[in-house]
Amino acid sequence: MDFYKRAALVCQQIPRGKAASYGQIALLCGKPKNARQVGYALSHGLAGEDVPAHRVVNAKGILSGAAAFATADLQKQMLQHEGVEVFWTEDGWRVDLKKDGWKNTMEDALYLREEFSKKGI
DNA sequence: GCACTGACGCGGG
DNA sequence: TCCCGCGCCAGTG
Repeated sequence: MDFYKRAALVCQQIPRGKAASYGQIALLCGKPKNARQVGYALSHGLAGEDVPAHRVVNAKGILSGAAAFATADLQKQMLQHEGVEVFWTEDGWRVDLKKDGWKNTMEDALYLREEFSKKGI
């Protein structure tokens, strides 16, 4: 499914030290309703192994489990290593999207659109 | 083809 | 702001 290839490209555009939400990824893929599929793709490695899946969280900034990581807090550690603040809440580990959320620019969108057409996806 | 599931999102109360 | 319910759609059995 081309959607997954797009998701992979989008994830790779997330800058170091930033975090993006599933809905945001889906939106940039041109499928605003496919947030769930983004999660599915990453958890099953359908987007490839070289994508920074640790920078993808849900809309609330929660690190939704560690389904695709070797250890439970690997995702948290990688984010902290990149300079992202990670807070512990009763819901789990959370990042401050206000501060460390990826604010995708028009350039990002245009670049992605170009890559999509270039790769025919 | 049908029903159920899931790393989700959003609007309404 | 928090909580709840409904919507979504690709995969899977």
